Amino acid sequence: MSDSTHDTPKFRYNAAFANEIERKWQDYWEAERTFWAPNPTGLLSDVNRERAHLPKKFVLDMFPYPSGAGLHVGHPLGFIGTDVYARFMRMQGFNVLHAMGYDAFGLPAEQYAVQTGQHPAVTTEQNITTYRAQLRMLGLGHDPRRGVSTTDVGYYKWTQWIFLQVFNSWYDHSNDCARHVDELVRELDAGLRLPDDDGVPWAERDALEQRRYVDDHRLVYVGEAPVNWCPGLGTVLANEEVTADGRSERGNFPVYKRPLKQWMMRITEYSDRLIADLDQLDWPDSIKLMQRNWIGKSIGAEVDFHVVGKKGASRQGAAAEQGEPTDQDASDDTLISVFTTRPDTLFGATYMVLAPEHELVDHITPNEWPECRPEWRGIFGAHRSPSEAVSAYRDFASAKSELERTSEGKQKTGVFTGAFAVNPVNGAEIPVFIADYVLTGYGTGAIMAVPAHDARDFEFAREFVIDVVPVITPSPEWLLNHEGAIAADCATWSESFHGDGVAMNSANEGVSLNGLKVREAKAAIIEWLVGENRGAATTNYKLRDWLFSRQRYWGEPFPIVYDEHGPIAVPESMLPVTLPEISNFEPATSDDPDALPSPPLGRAEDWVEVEFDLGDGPRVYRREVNTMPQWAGSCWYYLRYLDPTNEDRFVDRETERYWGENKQEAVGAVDLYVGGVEHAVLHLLYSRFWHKVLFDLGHVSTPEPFQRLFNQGYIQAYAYTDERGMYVEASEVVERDGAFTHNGKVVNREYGKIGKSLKNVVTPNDMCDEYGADTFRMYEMFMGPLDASRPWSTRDVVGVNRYLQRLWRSCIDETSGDSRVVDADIDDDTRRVLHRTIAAITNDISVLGFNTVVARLFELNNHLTKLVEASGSAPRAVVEPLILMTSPVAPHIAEELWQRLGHTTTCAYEPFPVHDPKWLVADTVEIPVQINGKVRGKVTVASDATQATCEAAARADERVAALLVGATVRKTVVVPGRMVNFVVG
RNA sequence: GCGAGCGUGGCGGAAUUGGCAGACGCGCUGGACUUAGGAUCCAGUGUCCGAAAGGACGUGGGGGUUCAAGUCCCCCCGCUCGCACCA
Repeated sequence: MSDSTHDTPKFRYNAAFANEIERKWQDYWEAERTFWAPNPTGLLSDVNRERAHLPKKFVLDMFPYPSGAGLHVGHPLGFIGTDVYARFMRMQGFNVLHAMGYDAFGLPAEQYAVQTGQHPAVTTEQNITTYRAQLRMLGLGHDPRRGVSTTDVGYYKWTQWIFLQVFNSWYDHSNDCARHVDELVRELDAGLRLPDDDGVPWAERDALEQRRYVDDHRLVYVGEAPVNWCPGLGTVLANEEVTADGRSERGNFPVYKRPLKQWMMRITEYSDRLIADLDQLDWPDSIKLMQRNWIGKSIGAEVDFHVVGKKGASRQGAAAEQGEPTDQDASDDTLISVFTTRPDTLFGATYMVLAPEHELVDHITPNEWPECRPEWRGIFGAHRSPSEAVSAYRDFASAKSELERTSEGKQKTGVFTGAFAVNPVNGAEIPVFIADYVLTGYGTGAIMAVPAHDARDFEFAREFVIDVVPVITPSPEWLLNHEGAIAADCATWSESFHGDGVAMNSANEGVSLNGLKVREAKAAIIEWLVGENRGAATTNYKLRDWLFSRQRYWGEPFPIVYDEHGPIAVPESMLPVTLPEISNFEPATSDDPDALPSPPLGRAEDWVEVEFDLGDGPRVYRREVNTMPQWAGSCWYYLRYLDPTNEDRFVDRETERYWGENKQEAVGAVDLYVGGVEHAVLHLLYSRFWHKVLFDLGHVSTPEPFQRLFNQGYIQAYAYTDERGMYVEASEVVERDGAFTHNGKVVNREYGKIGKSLKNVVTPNDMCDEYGADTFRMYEMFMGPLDASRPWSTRDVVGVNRYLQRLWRSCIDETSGDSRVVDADIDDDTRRVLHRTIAAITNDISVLGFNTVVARLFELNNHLTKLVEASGSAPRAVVEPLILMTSPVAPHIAEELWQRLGHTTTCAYEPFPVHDPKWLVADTVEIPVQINGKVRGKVTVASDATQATCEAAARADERVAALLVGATVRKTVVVPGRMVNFVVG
């Protein structure tokens, strides 16, 4: 930008002037507390009290992590979108809560602290200050009192309090909700409830046994399960934080499954409700689908297979030599339980597979090979015994990384255990294999394999030469498409058949599925299995309990201490449990997968050992040294926004009810939640879970946190590489005749994330310096639909800047600074344009269609410009609504113009213009006249003209009439007010 | 592999949900004002044929339904995202 100083009018809207008025209005809003949203009660109710009686809108952005790099132009896209929406809703008469806090615990601050020795609290504070300054510059209408940070002691005290709520709860299946454990104990004591662990009667248990029972039922518990151990980060991670190829989402370090004692949250208790309640949310279908897939509910059956008694006369001798127990008889009773979603194909099960780590593998493996096909002994040549083959295979499988395991062309591997099991429906003795295509963690870790109707089983069966028996008749089309395939003979099949079909080969003395469709066959076989006590209908979920502990310093400490028997909650009155000061924040990281986690808090010995009186006199306890994951603080921040200063409760009940209150069909507290898709299954699932626990316990009044979710797209930018492939500074690249050059040399254009590494960073500060915040805001809104990703293009920004300049010039004399607005009449045409614009904008803002909002503003302004050119002045009846409609997008210039037009208060609460429907319809409309669907003329008719009138007018058109001469009109289609079409033949 | 979504001028993108494709903006071309223009203002700008009037073509490709298709249906191609042996 280069308005040379000597001839630029003093009151031209240029960058310097924009910056001046922007600062002025930001100061005004702060001083006047313009965006302080009143609560119904409490400390935040005194200012703007009159608005507390209005209906509410709760508008929310996803909590940013304040990184040291500050904001680039991609970050504030959603923030500006919510600000436009929030400002619009204020003008529509709502009490709008819009605030911005910080998700400030987490790895980057800690890693920076490790490198520099500076306390993470210090860098976090600096980063937040930077963020606040950058956001203030954008003119976002946040209520500053509510800008909490998860690292504030006054905040994480309540994170710990919520943890205790979860800790002190159990899931009551008979009422399908969480309840306080005291109620569980009371019911057990009173005999109203029996222990569900088939143990001794409750009354006969001692205090320690009772405590263990309760601990086992809490919604938070210490579990020892295979967890994702990431030695590179020195911490364990939740499933959601591990990528498909077995690496950490942060840092991309390898992750190993290791059995470790860790805190777990029973999110799985909520699986069904988390799925069911999605139906009532106004979320993108793609996100709902991702959540459903992640929870992964499958309905099927569990079926028990008896293992055939081990064979081989020399077996006992061999076992005795190795000092193993000889349990031949016991093996007769061994049951392998499998989960299947296709119990209707049970007659086609020709082998079984256990996961290599399955606990029964050693138990069922005999010492000598039975008679079997040589291929079954696996991929390592002939082993002398099954147990040799099994252990060799286990070594092979566990040496493979997650990536290798899934990417090796899906070549199936495995070995025969030497054991056989009996198919309960037909008595067939089928071989039992181990193979790594069966996962330990899902279902029972064992499957019945039906190669005819499952792709994986089919591949395995072909590999190992196992029988393939069809039990569903393929459709004729399928057989046709699989040349040579015959329904009854799978030997000719090239792949398994998964389609719908009727059952075949599926009958025994007690049940016949033959001729039944899949659904009916499932029901019939389950009924039979239940009757025979060989199985039952069950449901399985992919979702696992949430691994909740991390071996980090910069997180919330657990409000937990240990005595010699286990964990005990720190009483509420002793919250918060504050982080101790330590000097070395580093967890022990390592390349060694067998290294053990070692949390940094363990080194704060003075802190770890603590003396309390928990009712039985002062005793020494040891504190929990793990910290909570970053997700903990972000699970509930929207609730703290409601009542950030409350020291007695995490949120006041009445305040929560006011801001959470919703129309009958709505179930979520937040009216609009805008953020990126990357949180589809992490934050959004955890947050829904906590909210539901709080709902069950009566602490919040809605079953869901977020009613309407909107995913904003990402802004990326072009990047350029030179002939060496090195990135060059993108801002220095110029385009000439379709080629891109940097210092005269041609460079190659790429497209990617904005960041230092691609040298393509553009910051909001750059844009504000060059054009002003209003231009920047408006450009971000104009560049495309909010949910679409698109490339940043600084070159295009000038377009919206011109709009603001023209608007300014229409209203203000550039040399004198005086208003050019007059109270003149406006013509009907102008009035129509105005009201059409009002109607379109009102609709588009509510559906977050901000790009078309800006386009409509441009149109009205273009019309206004013509009026001003013609008359030398701007009619107030157009200018004022235009300013008001501009104000949500470009609030500073709107305030300035509003003031210069003679108003004395902010326009933030002026009623948004309302359209008059009568001006939406013109007296006349021009409609196209088509002949055979091609436009051949246009006629103007009264907008309420009848079919007959339209047709008559069309026929009267000279050109149309000429074309119709001599033609036979076979049909005439008239859509009144829209078009006329003559079909001639 | 499975699932979801998307393909519209040189570019970003609009199109009452079946009714004039390309709103609005960038860029480009021409002009005005200027010592100057990378400022501002005005006009033009889908492609092809044509001096023009006008015509033909046109929403990834092919087919279909319809008086009428960017929009609905079928097949194919390309891109993006999610899941990834989940039984």
